Amino acid sequence: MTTKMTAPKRHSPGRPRQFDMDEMLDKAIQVFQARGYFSASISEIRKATGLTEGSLYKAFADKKALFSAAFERYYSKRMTGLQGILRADDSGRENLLAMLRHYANLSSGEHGKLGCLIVGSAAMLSVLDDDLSHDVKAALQQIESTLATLVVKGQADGSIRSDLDPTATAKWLWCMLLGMRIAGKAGRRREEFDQVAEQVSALLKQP
Amino acid sequence: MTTKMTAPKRHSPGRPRQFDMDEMLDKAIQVFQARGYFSASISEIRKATGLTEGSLYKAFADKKALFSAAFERYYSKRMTGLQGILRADDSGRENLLAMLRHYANLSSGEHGKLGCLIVGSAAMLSVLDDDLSHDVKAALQQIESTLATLVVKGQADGSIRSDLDPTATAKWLWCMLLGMRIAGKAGRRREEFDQVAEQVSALLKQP
DNA sequence: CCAATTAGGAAACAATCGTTACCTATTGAA
DNA sequence: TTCAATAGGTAACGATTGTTTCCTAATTGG
Repeated sequence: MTTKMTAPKRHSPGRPRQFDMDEMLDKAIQVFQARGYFSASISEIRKATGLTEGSLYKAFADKKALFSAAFERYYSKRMTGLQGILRADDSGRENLLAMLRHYANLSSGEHGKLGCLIVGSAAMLSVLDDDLSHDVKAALQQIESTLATLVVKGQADGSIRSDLDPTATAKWLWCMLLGMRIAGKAGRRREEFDQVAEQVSALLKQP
Repeated sequence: MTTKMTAPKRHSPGRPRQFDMDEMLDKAIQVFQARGYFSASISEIRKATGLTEGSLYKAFADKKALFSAAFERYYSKRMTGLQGILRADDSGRENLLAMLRHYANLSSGEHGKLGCLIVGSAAMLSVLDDDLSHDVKAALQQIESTLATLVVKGQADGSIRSDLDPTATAKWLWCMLLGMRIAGKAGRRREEFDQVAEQVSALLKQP
């Protein structure tokens, strides 16, 4: 293991960056969420972040690299948020219900209208280049895998019906979550999605 | 009732249109499906349809009017296709299964990669103007209403579990269908979605 | 102090955007 | 045949696109 000195906060040579990268990426994420990769313009990102084109292109090689960084941060934040609500000592069905409620929260109200960067990017998969396409597909796959893990866990601990094929079950739950994020763009109330979460959870319950 | 003479095929004054409007709209639909309203350019539509800007702007006031016509045709075709598979003498659950299979077909393979114009437009709802936004929301609502009708029918004829709240059931089915169209953009196999259709139908069955 | 290095910002780049002006071509009516 | 009306096509419009150039500002290492 190498010695890592993070305390004194050494600078690289040259003028230090004068903006916070994460704050700036969060602003860029909002633009990409609303308009998608292609129709989000650098000009809009400049207005949203307060940075000029010069600074943006010093920090990123091109628009694709900027989007890639924004996407990675969005994905990372979402995955962290998800792991935060999945308590290991809860049953599989309780975990699943928590995840459904989490998506109900994300999809409703003003936050829901903003939309999901992953789902929005998935809608453009047929015209994204191979690199971005790969990242988007990987993110989608991760969500499906998470659901599959929870279904298997629930069947193992007896909280989820054992007669269901776990792969197919995870697949339709996955589609439903993706669809909730689309439905949320139309501006739905929280209660509508909460009812969805409760009923779906009840359907999976071991009778 | 006014006398309507459609047989002799009267022309309006002036040079008649030299392209088939429906064929041209179908080409435009494909461009809008792949790229969405904003990033689909008139230049791409020109290449796809073979028409020049002059002809396009003779037929439509602007890009918005062109998209509006394309969207209306897409929506109309989808609704017609849907009504064609919903046989009135089948049970509610059989109707629902047919609808799920229909979406499985639409979402899989190369057709699935093209994507759904309604779902793709829904992903841009936060930046569409009020007119287009209204049309997209109406189309989404119609799908949800169709599902709600089938659930109520199924509960009335005893083919669907009577203990389920029909509104909530229709809602999660709706989300799942929207999500299938997103998932389909990643290029999924037909069998994956067919399993989804079968299992969801089985879950709703009156025990 | 002086290089070396990197960030910030303004202005300009060619390319493309949606749209229009203007011309020719084709029809119905007189 | 001639007029009015509409479609098709070309070329251009100003605006905006993503990107680059060039200059200044701020920092580290000597």
